[in-house]
Amino acid sequence: MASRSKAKGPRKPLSRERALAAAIGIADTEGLPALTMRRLAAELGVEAMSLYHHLPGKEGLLDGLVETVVGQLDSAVRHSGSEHGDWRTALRRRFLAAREVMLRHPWAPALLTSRPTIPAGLYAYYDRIVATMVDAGFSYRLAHRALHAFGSLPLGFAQEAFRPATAGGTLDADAAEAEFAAMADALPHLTAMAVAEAHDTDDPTLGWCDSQVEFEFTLDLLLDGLERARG
Amino acid sequence: MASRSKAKGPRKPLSRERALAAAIGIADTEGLPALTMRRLAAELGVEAMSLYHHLPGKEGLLDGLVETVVGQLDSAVRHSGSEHGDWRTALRRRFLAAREVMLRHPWAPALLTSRPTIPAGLYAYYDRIVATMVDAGFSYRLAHRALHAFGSLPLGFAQEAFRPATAGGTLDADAAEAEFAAMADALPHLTAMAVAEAHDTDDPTLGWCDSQVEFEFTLDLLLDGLERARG
DNA sequence: ACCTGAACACCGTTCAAGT
DNA sequence: ACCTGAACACCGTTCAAGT
Repeated sequence: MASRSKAKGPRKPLSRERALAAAIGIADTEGLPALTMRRLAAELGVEAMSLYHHLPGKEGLLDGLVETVVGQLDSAVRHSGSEHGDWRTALRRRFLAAREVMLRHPWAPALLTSRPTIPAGLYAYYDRIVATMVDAGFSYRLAHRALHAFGSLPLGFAQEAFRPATAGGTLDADAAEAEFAAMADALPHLTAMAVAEAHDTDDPTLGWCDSQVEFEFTLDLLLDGLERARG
Repeated sequence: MASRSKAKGPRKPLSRERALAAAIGIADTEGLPALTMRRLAAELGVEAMSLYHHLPGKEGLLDGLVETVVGQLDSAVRHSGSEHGDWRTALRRRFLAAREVMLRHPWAPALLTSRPTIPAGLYAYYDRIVATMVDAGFSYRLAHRALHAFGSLPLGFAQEAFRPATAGGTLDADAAEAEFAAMADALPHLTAMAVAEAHDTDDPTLGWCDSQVEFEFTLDLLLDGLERARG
């Protein structure tokens, strides 16, 4: 905590790498919407227009972010030793390693799925996944369909189309009771499911999804099915 | 083509319904980024600020869009007769009906996955899915995990983390040849996969994914796995 | 070469004023 | 009650000018 970025005087020269690192820092701590060109420039102690000498505009900045994340995907896989073992454990390790990268960068899934173009490094990443399957006896057709079936799992996250509301702020006990009763009436099966799953916690409406468990369940369900289809 | 919206004179009074219908029209034809408050107002022959009397701002407009789409999800399912048959065919019909809604509104997947809050109607939709499974003998735990495994399939779309580049504009034959050779060198398995899959078309780099086929393959893979897990 | 200030063309939105 | 014009606080970005 010696010298913050607001300090006067000559600073380390701006560069694409410094800009990207600062951008990732902002996205990690404040979320993607907070990442504006002006905000990033201020973080670097510089004027917004200076960024254009190192990055081709906002789109180029976002491209740089996904490029960086894909790079982390690769190195995370290398540290997981995913190249050893059969195809199932190799892919399993790879996808779980990717998941840890996404946990560090909560903004990455939304960014990866919204970008108009695919970063070059991602092709190489998928090429290795196909290699793992083909080496294990998969046909190219089945490997291709497996890629589609995996969806975003190779990138370390699962589509979360339905995440329970968590009801915003904290309700007092009576209000929570009333809301639960109304929900049980309108949504009998969802409430029964929540109750059945919340065996070990006292709040049935909160935190009843363990995304690590769900991620692995989905992954194993797909891997089992592909193993069977592989023949 | 008698009277376009630019016509002068007294117009049908503005309403939330008219605004939402016009907004969906803009999103369908020009994409979600084209949907601005000013653009929507112009489409309705009105000033931007008039919209605020019928919609609580831009966020409220987007909420209205997802609410409308979820309503279409529901009615599409009703027309598909998904309530008959065993749980597998019931869910299969339901998800395929949902897919047709998404094909009509290409912007909907991105919007549904980016909204901060879940529309109320979606809970009822998922409640019926859980009901179908529980009635077929699923435990609540397995039904819960099935929901996660399905991902966005109940909403009628699949995560497309990896869609081949389609290489932008049209290349001449020599350039395409050179690019293909470079790709075969760097990405041997992906190119081999593309070649193997492109048996009936002459362009191996374009249109080799049939999303209907992939959607159904993924769906059946999951349904088969869940059938087995149901016991 | 790298950085800057002022300005432009957009956003969503507030507010006082019209009818 | 419904609609409007002007204005505000933001965006990303262009451009001529500084060093």
